[in-house]
Amino acid sequence: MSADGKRRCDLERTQSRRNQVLEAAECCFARSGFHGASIAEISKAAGMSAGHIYNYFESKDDIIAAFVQRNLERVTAMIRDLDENDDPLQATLDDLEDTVREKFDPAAWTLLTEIHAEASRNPMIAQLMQEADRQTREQFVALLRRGRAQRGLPADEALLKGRIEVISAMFQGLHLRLLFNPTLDQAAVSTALRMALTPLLFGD
Amino acid sequence: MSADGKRRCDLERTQSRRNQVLEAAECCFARSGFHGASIAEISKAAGMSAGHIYNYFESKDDIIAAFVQRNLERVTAMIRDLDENDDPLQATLDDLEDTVREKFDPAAWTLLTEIHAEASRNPMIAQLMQEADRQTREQFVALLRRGRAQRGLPADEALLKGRIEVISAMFQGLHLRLLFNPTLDQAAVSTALRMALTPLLFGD
Amino acid sequence: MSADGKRRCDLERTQSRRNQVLEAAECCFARSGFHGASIAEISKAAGMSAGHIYNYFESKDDIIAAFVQRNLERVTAMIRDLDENDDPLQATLDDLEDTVREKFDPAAWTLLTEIHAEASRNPMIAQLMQEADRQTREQFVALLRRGRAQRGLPADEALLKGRIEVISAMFQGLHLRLLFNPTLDQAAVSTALRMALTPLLFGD
Amino acid sequence: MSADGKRRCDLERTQSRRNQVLEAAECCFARSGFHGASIAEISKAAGMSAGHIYNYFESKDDIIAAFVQRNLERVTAMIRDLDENDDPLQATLDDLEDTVREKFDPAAWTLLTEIHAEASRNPMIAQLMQEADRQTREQFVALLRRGRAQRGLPADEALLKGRIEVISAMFQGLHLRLLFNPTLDQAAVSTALRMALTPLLFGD
DNA sequence: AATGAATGAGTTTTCATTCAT
DNA sequence: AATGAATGAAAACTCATTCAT
Repeated sequence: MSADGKRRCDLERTQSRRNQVLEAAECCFARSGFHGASIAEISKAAGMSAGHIYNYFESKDDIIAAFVQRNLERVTAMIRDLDENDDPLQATLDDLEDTVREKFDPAAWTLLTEIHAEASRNPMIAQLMQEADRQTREQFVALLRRGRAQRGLPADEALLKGRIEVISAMFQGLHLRLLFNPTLDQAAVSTALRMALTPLLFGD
Repeated sequence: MSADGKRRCDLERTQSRRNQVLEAAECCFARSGFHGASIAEISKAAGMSAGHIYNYFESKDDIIAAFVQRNLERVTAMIRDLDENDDPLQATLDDLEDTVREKFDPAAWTLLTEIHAEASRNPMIAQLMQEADRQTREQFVALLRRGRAQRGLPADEALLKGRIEVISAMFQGLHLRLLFNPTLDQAAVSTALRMALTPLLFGD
Repeated sequence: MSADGKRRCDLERTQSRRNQVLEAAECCFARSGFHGASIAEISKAAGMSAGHIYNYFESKDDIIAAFVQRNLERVTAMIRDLDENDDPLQATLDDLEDTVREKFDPAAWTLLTEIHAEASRNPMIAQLMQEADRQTREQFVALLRRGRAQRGLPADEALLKGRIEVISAMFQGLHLRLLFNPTLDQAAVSTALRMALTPLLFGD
Repeated sequence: MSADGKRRCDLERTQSRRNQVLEAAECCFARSGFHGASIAEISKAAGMSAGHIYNYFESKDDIIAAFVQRNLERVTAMIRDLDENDDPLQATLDDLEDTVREKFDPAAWTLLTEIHAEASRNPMIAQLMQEADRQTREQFVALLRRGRAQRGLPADEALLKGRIEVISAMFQGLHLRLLFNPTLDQAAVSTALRMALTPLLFGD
């Protein structure tokens, strides 16, 4: 039991140390990008020696992978929240202003571009993201199916999948719009988004 | 005339050399990213010594900037094409399948993520892109206004700007969807896109 | 105490490492000049990898500056010694043969020309040297004033300053003479130097 | 004769081209030092292509050697001027203020330090300078002997040589003083110099 | 567990020199 | 005679990673 407790304690400690590094890495990555940030920089931010980091991560790529993994979990959480509503379709429209407001927070997207770029050339990262996205899509399909069933609307697979992709594209594309157009008007975007979303959610 | 011819020839030669480098850089950048690709790698691909590249570009950042600039021009061209139609709004819908097909070409988007990541942390690149985007938006506003005027639809600035942002987000977000979901179905996406576009283009 | 001991030890170690580099740099600099000597050359002479040097110095310029600084301190020491005599003026004349003998040691001057050249175009080095020289001149003025006061000789500022400059010029110029004339005769030079020094030290 | 004229013309042309390069090199060398100045920089200043310079000089070191040679000739000229006076010793003292004023011109000494540094490590340059200095010393010895003979003063070889060295050291050292002390006062220096020179020129 | 000294391969960049034109 | 495109060997500097302590 003591050995067991020790082992559990060790695991927890290791997890907490890994998190300590990943949290420190966040600001370094935001500032300099995955490849611009050095282990020395990260280790200083984490309050830990550079050498010691290698007790918790195999390599820098390993840190990046863990970091990406961790951020994917945040995205997945969003859908889960929506799914807890009685009328998820209506909730999506009702929450729109809030959702858009959150998207406008730079902290939310500065690192996304970095992650996407990494996925474009690092197959391991791509796989990670694709798997997470697959799960999210499944949840989204279920949510959409339930919402449309409530209203007696058709909900065949191909139809749902196409709409989900376009809805996702709109929201993920919003981050890019902020990058391209810093003068972006939140209210005007929300209005237009609602116009585009409505037929996708409720249309035949 | 001979001196003039010489000078023009020199300028052309310089331009062609720059293009030679930029084209060679494309595959290196796609493979390793802007910062993962080394000058040595690029120079080898361009069939030119590393040192010689510096006769045509001030620095690696200069190469990246030129590369980004060059790619932006491709984007701008798309709107120009649309604008040549008599009924641009209808043309947008009619061309949709083609537009989507083009977006599905990996060559079109593998480097976009890299460019976005660069813009996220390199202010010079960000400025380049924002300026290009501003011009494109202006053209797009004009196009939309003309199309809506033909139909007697309201066309005030704020309304147009919001819709343009969402339309752009949808199309730019499509690239990300391909990254996240390689099983993406082109036909289903086109159908859903049309549904979302219709109210944005023709709605009050 | 242990932490304290550790820290002191670290500082000492760092100092000793820096000295190790500077001493190794000396022969490289003498052989190839500041800019002809490469970090690789220096690092090999110091028995240390090239990269590691950058843990102790910010840049090559930093090494040069530290090196110059270190050599300036040797110069300053000379005046301090003279100042410890009861009759500094007479001591200057009495020590003349020894002083000249020291100047004839090539180790003393091969690097001076390099330092002077560096000061001519590197403002940071120039400032370093001018500040050191200012201090030395002040000490020298004080010494001269004291010596002349003992003898009831006039000691106004302008008079002292002019003479100090000429005395300094003679001694510093001696290094150049060695460079120009390797057949230079030590005894003859000492005799002539005494002739020139006498009125400067004791004349009205 | 025509061939002869051609050859002479070619030689003159070559000489003039070499001078063109050396004159252009002067400001480059002053700005960046011998090793900091690039052939490209020099060729641009000379209004000549980099490649073409190699038709007139074997290498960069060859340019430096030619440049040093050329500058040495300027120094030698000074003594020649003094030698033309009836009473060269008195003339030396009379001209003192002018001589000092000339020395204070930065254009006169910024490159001297560079030349000295080069001589310290480049044996070919050292030899060049030593030979020039030997000639100058001989002229100076002759001048001094003549002046002292006029006055019935002793003029044995060893005595003269020692004094000449100290006189040279004073004047050459003056350049260094300017480098070390930008606040140097011209009048005070002239006065002190005269005091030191007098016994060296006229003393037994 | 934790450090940080140390390495060596790799980076961008510069430049003297050559040579086809 | 003259150009300047082209090269290749260096330069200074960075950094992921290892290892003795």
